[in-house]
Amino acid sequence: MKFASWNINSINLRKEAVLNWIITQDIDVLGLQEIKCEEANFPKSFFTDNNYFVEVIGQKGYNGVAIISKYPIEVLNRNIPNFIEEISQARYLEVKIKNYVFSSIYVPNGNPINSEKLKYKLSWIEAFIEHAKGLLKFEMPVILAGDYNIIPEEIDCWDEQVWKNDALAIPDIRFKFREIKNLGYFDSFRLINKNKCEWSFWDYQNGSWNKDHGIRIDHILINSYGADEIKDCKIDKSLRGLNKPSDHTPIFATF
DNA sequence: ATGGCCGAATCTTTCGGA
Repeated sequence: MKFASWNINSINLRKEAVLNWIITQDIDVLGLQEIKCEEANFPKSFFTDNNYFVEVIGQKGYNGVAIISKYPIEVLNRNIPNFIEEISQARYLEVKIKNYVFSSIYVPNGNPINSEKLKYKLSWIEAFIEHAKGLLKFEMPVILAGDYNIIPEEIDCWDEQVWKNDALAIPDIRFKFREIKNLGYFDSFRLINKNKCEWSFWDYQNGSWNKDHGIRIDHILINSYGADEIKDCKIDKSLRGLNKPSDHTPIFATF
C-alpha cells in the first residue's frame, strides 16, 4: 500500500496532474491540502469516474483538505475533535481505509511570529498532539500525513540562517514536532533516509526552484505499527518542475 | 534572456501563503 501527501495549492487548477501522478506512481491513498475550494466545487466526479473514492473538507478560497483512495473510505473525524473555535478552518480529515488510519493534515503557517497567527498555530498543534495521543489506541498503522509547516531540523532546509527566525523553524515549533515524535510517532522520511537533505517545498518567489532553495515541511508520521510495516518513503520532486506547479511536491510512503 | 510569485475572491486589488 502506498500512502501519499501533497499540498496541491488549488485542486481545480491541478486535478489532471493529481490523477496522472496517482496512476503512474500507483498511489493507493492520497491526502491533499490547500484544495482552496468548498466541497461543492471539488472535482469529485473527475476522480470517482476513474474508480477512486473521495472525501472532502472544503472551505471558500483557502485551506481545505481531501483524501482520494482506491478503496472505500470510512470517515472518523472531520476536524480535530478537541479543537474548539468560532469558525472552524478546514485543516483536518481523518479516515479509516482497509486496516489503516490515515489523516490529511494542514497545519497553520504561523507567520509573522509576533502575531496571533503564531499563537493560533501553537494552539492548533497542541490540540493535534492531544488527539494524536488518543490515536495510539489503534492496534493498526496510523499514518498522519500532511503539510506540517515545520522544518524539523537544520538539515531540513537549504539555509538555517534564512529560516531560523521563521514560524516554520523557531525553537517552540521544532519542540512541538519532537513532542509528537515522543508520543511514539516516527518521521517516515527520516526513518528511511537517515541523513538525506531533500525538500518538499520551494517558494514561487526568488527563483527558489532553480536555485534549489527548498525546505522539508511535508511529513508522513506513523505509529509503531506503521514503522513495523514501512518499506520506503520518498519525496517526488519531479512534480515541482511541471508547468504551473504547486509550490509543494508530494511525499509517499510504501507499506 | 540577467531578474523574481501565485491562487481565489473581494476581481484591474486584496489577502493568505511560506
